[in-house]
Amino acid sequence: MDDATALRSAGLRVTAARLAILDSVRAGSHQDAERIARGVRSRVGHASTQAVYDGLHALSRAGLLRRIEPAGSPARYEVRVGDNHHHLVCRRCGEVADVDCTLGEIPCLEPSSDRGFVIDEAEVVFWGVCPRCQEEGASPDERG
Amino acid sequence: MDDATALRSAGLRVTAARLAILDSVRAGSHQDAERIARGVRSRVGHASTQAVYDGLHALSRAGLLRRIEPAGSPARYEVRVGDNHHHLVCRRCGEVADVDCTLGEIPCLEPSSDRGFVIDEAEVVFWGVCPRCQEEGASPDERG
DNA sequence: TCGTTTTTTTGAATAACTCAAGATAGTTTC
DNA sequence: GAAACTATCTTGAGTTATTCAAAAAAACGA
Repeated sequence: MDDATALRSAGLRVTAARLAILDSVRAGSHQDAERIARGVRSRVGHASTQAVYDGLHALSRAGLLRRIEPAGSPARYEVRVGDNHHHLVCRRCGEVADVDCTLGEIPCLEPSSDRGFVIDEAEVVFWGVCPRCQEEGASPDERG
Repeated sequence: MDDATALRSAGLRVTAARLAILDSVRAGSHQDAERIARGVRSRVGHASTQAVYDGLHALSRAGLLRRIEPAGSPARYEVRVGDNHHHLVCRRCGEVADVDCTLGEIPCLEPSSDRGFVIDEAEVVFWGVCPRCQEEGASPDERG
């Protein structure tokens, strides 16, 4: 299914801005709204920041994009939706990488007690330091 | 160990504001900075917002408080530190509840691939709807 | 092609913090 | 206990990421 069809079947209109958003998000990795806006502009010439925010909301609501918000960084978006994957986040530079879930199908979806909550999602974030920052951290002139 | 001693052994000075912060955080459940500031003021009469932010940072850095930032709500703080517990977050009202980790000691700390990251923490958030919001959602006049 | 409804633009507003400089007050030292 | 040192607090401004609102423009079904 192409993007236009996906938009339509989600009840959304097909606009240049939204196609460009999907395209931009797909081209990068866990980008934030500003970076996506730049990608959109490079594709369609002009788009207001607000249109990008609105589009990102609409597409997330429709399930065409997934929004993640790691502590300390602005919201980021990805096209990989519907599977149960999690994220590695670098404490130093904020870089985000995907990881499949370790534990089978609907894994972490079983807390020891749900305290009466009706749970629909288990979100897992692995915090650490990415390979690049490890190298930089090892060089003397970067040390605090 | 009382709070004053804990502060001192963390290399921090003992001030009325910081004692009040610890006290306030302990008294509530996963409160945000503004709510904590109110608690502090009710205890010591006056404290600037900035002093509360600074105190919360210092205490978190020192390991006396834990900071969590669920997507969509401001940072929240708790005194339960050092154990490996996770959180239930209500999608509707933002309420946060603690849950012990399901899977043993250092549980989810094993992603299927670490992609070269050096991981120090696995954060798990269970998203759902809290008991109170379930009731409200069930009543006709709340329905959308 | 018309009309309806969604989307986009423009411009302002907000929440939640952060930054900076000087005043104040813990703590250590004598 | 007083002085000195430096962490903490106050005050006030600044920032980032995002939301709100109203009018203009563009999709799409009829």
